[in-house]
Amino acid sequence: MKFTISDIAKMTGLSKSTISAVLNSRPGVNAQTKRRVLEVIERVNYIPNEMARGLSNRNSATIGIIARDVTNPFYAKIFRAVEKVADHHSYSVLLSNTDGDMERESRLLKSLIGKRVDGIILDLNEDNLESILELKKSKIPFVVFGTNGLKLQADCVYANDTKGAFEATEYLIQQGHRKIGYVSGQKNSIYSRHRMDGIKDAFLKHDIAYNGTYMFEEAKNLEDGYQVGQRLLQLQDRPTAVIAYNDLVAAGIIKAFTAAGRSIPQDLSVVGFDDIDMMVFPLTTVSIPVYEMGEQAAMLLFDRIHGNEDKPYASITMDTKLIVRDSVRPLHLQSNP
Amino acid sequence: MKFTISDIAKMTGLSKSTISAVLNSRPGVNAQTKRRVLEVIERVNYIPNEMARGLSNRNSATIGIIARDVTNPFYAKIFRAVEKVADHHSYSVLLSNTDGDMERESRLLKSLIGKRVDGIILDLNEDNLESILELKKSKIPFVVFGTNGLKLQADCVYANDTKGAFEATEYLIQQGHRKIGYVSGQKNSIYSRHRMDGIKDAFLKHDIAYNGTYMFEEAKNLEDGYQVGQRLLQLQDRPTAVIAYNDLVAAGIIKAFTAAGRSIPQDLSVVGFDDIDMMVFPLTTVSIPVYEMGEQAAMLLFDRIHGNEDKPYASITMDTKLIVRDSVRPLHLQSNP
DNA sequence: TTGAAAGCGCTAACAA
DNA sequence: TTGTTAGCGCTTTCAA
Repeated sequence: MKFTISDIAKMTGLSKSTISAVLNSRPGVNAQTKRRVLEVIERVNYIPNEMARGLSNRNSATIGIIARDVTNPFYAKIFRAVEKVADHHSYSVLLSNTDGDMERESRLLKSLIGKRVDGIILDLNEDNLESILELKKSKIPFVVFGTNGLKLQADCVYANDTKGAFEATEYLIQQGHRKIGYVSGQKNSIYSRHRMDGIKDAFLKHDIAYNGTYMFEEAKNLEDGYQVGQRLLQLQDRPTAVIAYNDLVAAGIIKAFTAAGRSIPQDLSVVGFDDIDMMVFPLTTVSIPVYEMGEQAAMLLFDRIHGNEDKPYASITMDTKLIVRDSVRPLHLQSNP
Repeated sequence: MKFTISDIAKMTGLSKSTISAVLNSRPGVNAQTKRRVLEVIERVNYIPNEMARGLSNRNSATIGIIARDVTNPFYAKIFRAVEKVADHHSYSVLLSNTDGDMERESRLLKSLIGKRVDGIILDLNEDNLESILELKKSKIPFVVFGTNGLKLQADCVYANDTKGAFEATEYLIQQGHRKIGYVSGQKNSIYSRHRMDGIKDAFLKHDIAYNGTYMFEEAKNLEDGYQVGQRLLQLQDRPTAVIAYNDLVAAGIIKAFTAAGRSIPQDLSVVGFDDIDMMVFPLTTVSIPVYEMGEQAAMLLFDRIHGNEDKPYASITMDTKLIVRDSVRPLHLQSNP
């Protein structure tokens, strides 16, 4: 904070450019002088101003990540994955949470652009096209999370949610369930929409009618799930099984049932999404390789940052996996499914 | 990315300083010209370069937070709290995780100083004094998390861990437990040490001998807890109750017991710390007002950033609260404790 | 091998 | 009310 490159120049009797050269370990500096400079730097504890450096270099050595809520282990894991590869490139990362609010999304994005971050990883509302367009205009490399970005002309990585939901639904059907509900996430969540698609696909294939009274909306966290659980408890005609938008929502439902003296899966079968590891309840869930997704996204991003500006856009799909534990009750035994 | 303030100046036929004046809504600009400028800015989608602005202003409009692991809801909540007040001041926040590694702590701190962040909130190893000293020299405002920073001459906010642990231990004793274990966190975690202190205090008061074989170390997350759980299962002389460093560790222990066909609290009583809300198991735990702690830390920090540089250091203690649920088994009924 | 000077995009006196 | 100018702390030609 106190010293500048000029100070170091004066103290060593050299010029700024020489100091700069040793700071950036450029060749062509006498070993002697180099040592001298380094020594002074060390002694006075000089740390170069990255803002000045960035202004000159037109790079900030930081990337931004816009997520919905780090409080959800899903996003926390992504963050850690991104941080790991960022760290590897000596980058810092700015984190912003939107809670799915579009207005915040735009605002935070603008802020990141203002900061001239070198890249952005984002998980936006499906229909926040305006922000994406603004981002494109800014020429800042970015990768879109959890949605197919090809139509946006962008790199993207996402899980095969539709397939995952399809498999989960088929599993429920195999276990004898017909009255199957879905507790969806936020309206503009593309994940949630894809999961709903998968469920409907399975319904179609197995001739099950879609029943709107089994469907719940706008549940993204534990509290929301708890409320849905309470509503489920009130229901006259209750689904026998429910697929929750994510594990947190599932946990909320389970909590509500437990609190009411009911138990899972005796009174309701529940399937989650994400397979977050801090779930102690033996929840059957669709596992998503979230850490790997974060890594992939970050790698894609740094690929763009260093180098190929005009490489064709990549679209990475990760497969999900149904983890069968103990939250689904078999409704009947059947010999030939 | 494309336009600079000079571009806007040219396009409007005005000077840079006038543009700057309207950008910073400084008074003394003709309403007419102001409108004209704003219009052009809007039209070409000009977003000022915050690095240049920061270089000139010697501020970055960003703060940094150094935590152990956002994957732990404890830190995630803190982050959200800090983010909220930062956002309120139009600040962004850089997040770095250390996993408790001192070398990383120093490195990340240096990086934040290099970026000239306007303030830092940190949760470091108890004995990483070197980093704190370096930070002090940098003159960047900071607040220390979870430890008493008065001896460091710094603002700090922390929970009364010792008291919390004391109460938890006394509760166990009241329930008839005598063989009480502690699964501690990382060696350099001041929280963990304080919790141990509280436990020992209770032991002293109630004449219970400290038994090293009931003590476990270096457990910070669910996996660690799981392993401790497995070791507990092997133990010949097992404690009847265990206090876990945090809820994640408690969850791991519970998971291990459940996996082995044992159950909580029948086979082991468990008390956690933090009261993270995504715990569906009815865990008795010491609740910590973590969100409030984050808010307080952030408010302290912004207080320093804007204004009083030489206000006396504040030390904010938050009280914990034992939340009794259903993970402790009463060993006997006693009329007079 | 080192230094001088211009420039990165903005702010802030001071002048006009 | 607006413009001129110097400067923030660094990098980077180009000369020496």
